[in-house]
Amino acid sequence: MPEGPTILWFRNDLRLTDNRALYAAVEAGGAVLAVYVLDDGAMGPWRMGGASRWWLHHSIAALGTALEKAGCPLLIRCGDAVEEIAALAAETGARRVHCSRCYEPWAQQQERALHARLADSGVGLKRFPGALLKEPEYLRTKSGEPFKVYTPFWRALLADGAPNAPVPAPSRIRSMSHRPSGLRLASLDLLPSKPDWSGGLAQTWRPGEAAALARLDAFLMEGLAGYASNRDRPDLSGTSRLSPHMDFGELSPAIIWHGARAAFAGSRANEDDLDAFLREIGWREFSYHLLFHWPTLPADPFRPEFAAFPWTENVAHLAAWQRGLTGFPIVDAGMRELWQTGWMHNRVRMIAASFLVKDLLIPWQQGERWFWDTLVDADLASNAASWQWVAGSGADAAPYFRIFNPTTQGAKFDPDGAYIRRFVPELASLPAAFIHEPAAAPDGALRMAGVVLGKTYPLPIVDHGKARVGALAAYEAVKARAAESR
DNA sequence: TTTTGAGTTGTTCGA
DNA sequence: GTCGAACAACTCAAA
Repeated sequence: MPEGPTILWFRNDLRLTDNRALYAAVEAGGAVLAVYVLDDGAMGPWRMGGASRWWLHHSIAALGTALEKAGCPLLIRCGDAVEEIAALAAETGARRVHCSRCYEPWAQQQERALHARLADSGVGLKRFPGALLKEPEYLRTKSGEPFKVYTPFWRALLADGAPNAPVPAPSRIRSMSHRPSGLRLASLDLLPSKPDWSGGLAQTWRPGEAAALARLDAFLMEGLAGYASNRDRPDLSGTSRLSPHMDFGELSPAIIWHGARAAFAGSRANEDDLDAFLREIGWREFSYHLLFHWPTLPADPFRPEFAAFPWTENVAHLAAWQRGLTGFPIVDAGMRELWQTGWMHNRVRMIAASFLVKDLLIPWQQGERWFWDTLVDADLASNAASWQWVAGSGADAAPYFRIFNPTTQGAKFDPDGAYIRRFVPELASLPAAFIHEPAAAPDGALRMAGVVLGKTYPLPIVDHGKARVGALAAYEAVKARAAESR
């Protein structure tokens, strides 16, 4: 009797290059059954949002094409992944299942459940690293604890030596001769239809591994030099825009790491540029480290005294923020960029997040949820850790009294207002001197630009100066709670 | 055990 | 306009 296939269970590792689970499956010699299972039920409250589902559709399509070309078509299923994989193993007589490790609490639960389920029938589950530079349980402080501060974490990672070199994509993958039945991609219903709001996403992005590798190459050629300063400029294309590709595992961080170091030799980039870029990869690593060791990170404040913070419920303010109608141009530009393209520049994310939490006093979890539903790069670890960082409740968070001034930040990082003009077209004709604070523009300038405050563009929904004082006052409750618990 | 240095990304005020 | 200090005090990580 011929040996059964190795089932390759694709998850957030939609790539052929540097996919150790796939590499090992091919090395094992027998046939491979490549499977993707859409399992909304497993994710609980963190079911994938609309923008991410759009990306997932196209990323699976690209993966399917690449696998087909290598001789091993992708089987698509929908439902409980543990049950689906176990059923496929039974049906095909598979000897083992390979997958890449995932670190979300629900995904770890899935791995435990599948391991137990398969063990009953003597099938092994082999999990492979690849989503991170180093496994999250690996790096520890000298006293054996997980890190809570970024800089020592990153120094420890660097001191540990280079991450493993990527493994190549297999050129041929032996498929089964008689494959079980699967679903058509379209039947997963991942794309928006009524209405189809995905036009802006399609104009902005090319999901899939091949496009991801091309984007990485283009960034390393054109964007690495000057990255240290340009990455803060939403009006330039200063960031790598690799985050959604990483989110779906179209690229591994090891590919990026080794690619960046190789490109650096003989490029115009300086050490600061390379360090700044790799540190951003480091923040993703740190977020996963935190989520792994503190699984309640997406829901509860990391610093428990923040439970005492007097948050506000304000549906109108939340809606104005979500729709980019706060009257603060840099915030509105960011929120509209998010809505249109499924992505927001990192600097603007900080400004918009700070505004929600500190000017509107709306709980960070509501911002986290909105980003989850609208970002193509929605990542449980990074999203949760970053919102908590902005809110001041997180590990290694900004001091609470650091409250971004949206007007000052806009003028500093979008000096000519080009970013605002692009995403807030009703302000496009305002001179740069007034575009960051239309309410302070002279009547004549507003008239010339066709801006009628309160009509064509909203008046500021709060007074930032007063909001700042209010936020600092609200923070007193946190300090009181902290003092109480000492 | 105790001590010490340090900690992503800012703002405001006053000289 | 530019510069330095104040804003809080705490906790982490390592020696």
